[in-house]
Amino acid sequence: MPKDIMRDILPANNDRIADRFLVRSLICHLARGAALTAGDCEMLTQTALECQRAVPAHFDLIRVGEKPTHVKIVLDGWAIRYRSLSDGCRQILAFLLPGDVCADHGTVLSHMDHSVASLTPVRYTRIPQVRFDSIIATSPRLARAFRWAELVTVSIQREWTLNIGQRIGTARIAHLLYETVVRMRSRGLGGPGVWSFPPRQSEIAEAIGLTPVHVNRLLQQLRHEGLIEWHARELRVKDMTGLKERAMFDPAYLHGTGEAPIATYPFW
Amino acid sequence: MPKDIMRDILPANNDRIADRFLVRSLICHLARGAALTAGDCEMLTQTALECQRAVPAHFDLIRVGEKPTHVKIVLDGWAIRYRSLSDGCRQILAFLLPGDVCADHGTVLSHMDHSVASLTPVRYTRIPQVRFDSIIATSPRLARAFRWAELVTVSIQREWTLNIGQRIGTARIAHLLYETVVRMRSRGLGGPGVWSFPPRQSEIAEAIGLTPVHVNRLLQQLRHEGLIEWHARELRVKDMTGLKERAMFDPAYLHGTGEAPIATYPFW
DNA sequence: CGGGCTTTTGAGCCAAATCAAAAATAGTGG
DNA sequence: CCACTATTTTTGATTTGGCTCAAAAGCCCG
Repeated sequence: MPKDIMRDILPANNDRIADRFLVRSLICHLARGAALTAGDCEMLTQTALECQRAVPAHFDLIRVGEKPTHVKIVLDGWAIRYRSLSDGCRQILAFLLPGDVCADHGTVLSHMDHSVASLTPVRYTRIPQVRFDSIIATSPRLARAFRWAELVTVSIQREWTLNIGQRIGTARIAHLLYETVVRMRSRGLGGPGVWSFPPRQSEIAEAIGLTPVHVNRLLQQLRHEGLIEWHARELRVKDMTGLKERAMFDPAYLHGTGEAPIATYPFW
Repeated sequence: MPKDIMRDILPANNDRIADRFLVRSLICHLARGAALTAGDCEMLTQTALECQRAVPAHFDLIRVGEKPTHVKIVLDGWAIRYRSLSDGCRQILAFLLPGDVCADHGTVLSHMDHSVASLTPVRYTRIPQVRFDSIIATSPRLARAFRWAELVTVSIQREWTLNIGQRIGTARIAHLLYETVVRMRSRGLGGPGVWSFPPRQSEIAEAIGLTPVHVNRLLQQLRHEGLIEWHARELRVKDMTGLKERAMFDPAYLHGTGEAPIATYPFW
């Protein structure tokens, strides 16, 4: 949304600013993993914008079984990582926000073991593996930042296993909401108190291993407790502390993503 | 067990053979990820044996929060990766078999986001990070193999999320058993049809997000269906195909670990 | 303003949890 | 090698969180 506004209110020759806005979440996210230089950001921004793509909502960016050839990174919009059972049941394994790397298996694995689909219209960058490798080889800081991002992703995956395996319904939903909000905040998205939240209740259900009907009732509980409000794809957290407690949330697993957003971004 | 037998029946100066036996599962596992040379195996074996350690059962090898300084690899015995909730509930995130790398966060993360504990008495190797880095730098094949092993571990973590989130009780247990048996087979451990299986029912429960009592009843179901037998820490799979179907098991996510064991190991 | 989603509500049911105790096993020390 | 504990497994009875099925109410958008 912000970038569209900028595109509209700025004269055409200021597209460069809108472009930079598009990679903001990515830089913002990576900057937590390593101290990037101006040159690092420049190189990455350049490549990301050059390799830009766009897809509508509910479109597969990566399909299970296919050979990985590009590193794909969400720039704008939401996507999901998922895997399905032979009986059709789908588990959403992660919500991918702007700045999230879809997959970087490199050339080590011969096929993808999961799929990635857009939840909203998505703009992403699709960097050829060799080009990505050369960026990594050029900048040890970017290498470290991407490695950090990958390790955080895996840590989150483990937390989801814990979430689904051990937390009861309300805590499970609360945890998903709180984690997502924290991740958005750390990238300078939305807030304070209000965030765009495109998933349907049925998608929440697929993410936490419950049925849509039950998710609906649990959300009502959280609403009646005065913790959240949620209308028109917009999540309003009325009591961050309460939600955090309800979720039994411990930010350590996010490795720094949990803290407040970096106030001044490296290069604007 | 085999290695102890070997230690007993072989003259003392044949320790070298027993030692090699100790790293067999590791080499066997890594060899699936890349074509290792004799030199690779030699270097890794050397280092692994040199940095060898042993701990009794129920001992923490890695504790959440501590700074990672070594790459630890299970050589013999079983361990678990786990994370706990503030209310004390523990989720077992993985069963670590001989050949499994406990964690290789390198120096990118400042603290561990999970713990690893032995389930049985465990022999492991504890390679200092710098030494590990130099091995990786020396052999691109070992680098690739370790990277492969890491990606498979992550893929398994995702499958566990799917397992707990979407499969019903019996399928959930069946999947855990089948996956574990396949992983053991691929490392030349146990079989055919019988495997050492040290976890208690309560630990199975902690791994799949059910209560011990319910796990007990589900196991009885699988037994009465003639799929498995399980006595005295020994799992006997009576109907591999049946168990696989019950589990809705698709080996793709194991990236080759699912196939039969490599018949002739690289260097014995 | 009518037709597809999505959310909400209701009623009945079932898988899994809880609580509690007995039976079986595995250790441990004498 | 056996008695004595402690742990683990098993069984039973009861409760409950979450599922299923089904339909109504809102929404969104052309």
